[in-house]
Amino acid sequence: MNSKQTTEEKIKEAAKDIFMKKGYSATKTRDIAEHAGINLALLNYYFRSKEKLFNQIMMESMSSFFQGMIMVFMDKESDLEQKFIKIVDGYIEQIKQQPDTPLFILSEMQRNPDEFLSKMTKKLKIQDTILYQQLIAEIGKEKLESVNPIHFLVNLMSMTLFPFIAKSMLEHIGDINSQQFNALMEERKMLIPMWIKQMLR
Amino acid sequence: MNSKQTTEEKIKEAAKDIFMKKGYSATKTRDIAEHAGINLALLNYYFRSKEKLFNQIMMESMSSFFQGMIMVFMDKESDLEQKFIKIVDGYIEQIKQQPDTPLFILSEMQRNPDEFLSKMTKKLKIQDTILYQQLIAEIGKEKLESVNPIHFLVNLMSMTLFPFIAKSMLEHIGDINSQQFNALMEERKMLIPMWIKQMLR
DNA sequence: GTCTATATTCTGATAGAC
DNA sequence: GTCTATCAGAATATAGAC
Repeated sequence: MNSKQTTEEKIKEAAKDIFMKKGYSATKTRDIAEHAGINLALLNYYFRSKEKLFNQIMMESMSSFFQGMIMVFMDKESDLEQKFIKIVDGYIEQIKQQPDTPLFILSEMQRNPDEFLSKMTKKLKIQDTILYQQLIAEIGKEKLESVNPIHFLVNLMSMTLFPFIAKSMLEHIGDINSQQFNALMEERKMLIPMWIKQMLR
Repeated sequence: MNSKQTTEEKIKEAAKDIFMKKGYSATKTRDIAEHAGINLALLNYYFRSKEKLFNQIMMESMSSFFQGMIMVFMDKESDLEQKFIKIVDGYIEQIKQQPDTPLFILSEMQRNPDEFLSKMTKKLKIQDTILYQQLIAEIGKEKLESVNPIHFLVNLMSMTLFPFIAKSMLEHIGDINSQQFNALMEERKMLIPMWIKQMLR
């Protein structure tokens, strides 16, 4: 199964693992080569440079990270509650497989804001989404005038993503292990949409 | 005013700025020296090494980050709602001055989990705090059996800290500038405690 | 395509003059 | 205390054989 991978795939997989864990600067190309079970020269043969390899992985990570979100945000069939559930469930399920993704993306964005932000999120303005329209339609008139609807979407993302970002800290101060952490996140799949609905009332 | 600083203070301030923005590995000692307006050799004269300088700054950042929190968590005078307000208000006010702090601390923890986690948070187990006791006292019996109280504290931290961590992304997709972002965070000082209270009911 | 050996650049740290 | 010049090691990238 591992042997079915092409060399290029092996390098990319190793690179992804290490870049995600340590970030761009702390990652050594020698480390990647070693973990991929190949020689350092081969890495440059396939990807020309560390930075090009990184950019490829970064772009793919951001794509899969935003892709799902955009589709749900723009879906015309589902109602507001269904969208909440899809977003929370989708992210938790996806990130459980790669828990380092959110911190990785946000850290590297911070390191080099222009590079990535402009490329990926130019298309997505919250205010232009179906989700946003459905949201303001749902909120009561009086509440709409006193509270910016953005807050609720920020809450949705915060409660879903932050636990992964602070995972190691939470496990320490909450005195739980990795398994218990995952169980908590599993519970949150139902809880977060419920809490958000509650806030809108 | 800038000239009243000692050389040591100038180096530390420059180091803090750059470490916070770029993290340990992406920071060059030459960069720090330049921003401090001194020579590279002088940095080593005062701090011996990049790592020692970093550790000093990291420790101070974590102290001021957790210090306030621990005190509120253990305060016997205030009730639950007052604690919520103090925590949210305190953090937002503090981090508005240094918006990079949360992402910096969480990134570097990820980079080197043992180094910092064990030192700083060993004392603080959530379940041993007054806040936690007050929380389970407040939650209805039926709810207490179905929902782990940790969730509410996770929500409190998530809604408070995550916006700063995702600041640049939020400003992009929310189509707002830095000033508007701060205004939103100002609003959240009142909103977050209210939302949490609502969840407990 | 893959490797070994090597060139090149970068970066943290020190020696030594002032 | 502060600087210039320099070293030593690390890390990226390439040359060239197989």
